[in-house]
Amino acid sequence: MKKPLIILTGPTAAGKTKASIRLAKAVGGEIISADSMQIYKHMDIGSAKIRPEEMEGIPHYLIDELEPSEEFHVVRFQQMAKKAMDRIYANGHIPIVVGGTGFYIQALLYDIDFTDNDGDTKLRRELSAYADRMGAEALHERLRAVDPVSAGQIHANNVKRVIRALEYYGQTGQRISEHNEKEKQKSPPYRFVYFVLTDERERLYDRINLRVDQMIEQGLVEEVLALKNKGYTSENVSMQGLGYKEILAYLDGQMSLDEAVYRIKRDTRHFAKRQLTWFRREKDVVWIDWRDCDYDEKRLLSTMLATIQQVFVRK
RNA sequence: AGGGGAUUGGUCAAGUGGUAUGAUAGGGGUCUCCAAAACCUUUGGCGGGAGUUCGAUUCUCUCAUCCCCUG
Repeated sequence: MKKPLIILTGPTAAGKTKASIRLAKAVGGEIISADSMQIYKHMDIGSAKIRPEEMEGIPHYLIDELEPSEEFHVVRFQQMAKKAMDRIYANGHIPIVVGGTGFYIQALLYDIDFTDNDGDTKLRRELSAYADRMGAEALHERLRAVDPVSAGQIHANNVKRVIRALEYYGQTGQRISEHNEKEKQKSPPYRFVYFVLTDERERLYDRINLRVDQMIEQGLVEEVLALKNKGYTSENVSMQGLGYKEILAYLDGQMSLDEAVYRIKRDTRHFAKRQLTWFRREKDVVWIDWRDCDYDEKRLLSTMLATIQQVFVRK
């Protein structure tokens, strides 16, 4: 029998965190964060991290686990999340994956195979240097020569992914397009419910704008300054997160605070839009719309519980 | 009240007597190792009316709105 898994995601500022606590309490769940920034210590305000007192005793995993100097990525997320799930199952509880990073959720839910990479980044650096020297088109031509399908799918300007496709071919001798095709056939090894919490776009954007202002009031600038003083720079992946890179640029005198705030708001709105695009494409999702619940938290919860019951009892 | 200037997509700007340009915001999309990343794509417009003209966003008049100066 497949093990149960609940996913609660949605665009940023949709209200996932609060809803997740209610849900966890109702079903006996423990929470795994699917978020590329909340994993970092010392990055609380800008990542909109849940505060300990807000957890109400619900155990949380993959929050405050890494130093900002460390690299975090899908593969690592997948490994850590699986470990956390094992622990939760051992506790006799249901894992609830909460967070807005759709790619991470996909990797976990479909148990995508990333094991082919041996961790050697030399080839990647070479390819990157080649792109710098010869141009994106030239790199794309190299991909076309070995994996025309991928070359057709990946735009030449998307150097990052062209590099990845070439790297995959270089390390495994196989085409990443074929690998991806195979992985896409997979069905999740869990009994799962995949909630996407959403709201009217305009409301969402209003909440984002408001939340950014609140972050500034709560001391985002001081938070970033502290990180800067610890020696973290824009080189660190953690410092490339929304809110961090802009404030860092402000602290470095590259832009005014107003400009930084403007950009954080705008880029966060863009981010939310992209998240929605991602989830729209994702199969097997259950949309939960605040409008349908009359913006009532209890109704939201009961809607989710009804779906969970249906899925978990039927199978 | 008189004089002057302005009015171009949601916003900011360019421009021309003959299919109106860009930035930005907004929309849609791609995504299987940096994903809060990277990349692709796209909807909107010449304030209203009249005149000159083959043809007006452009020239003229008028109305409206805004700004400046004088009183």
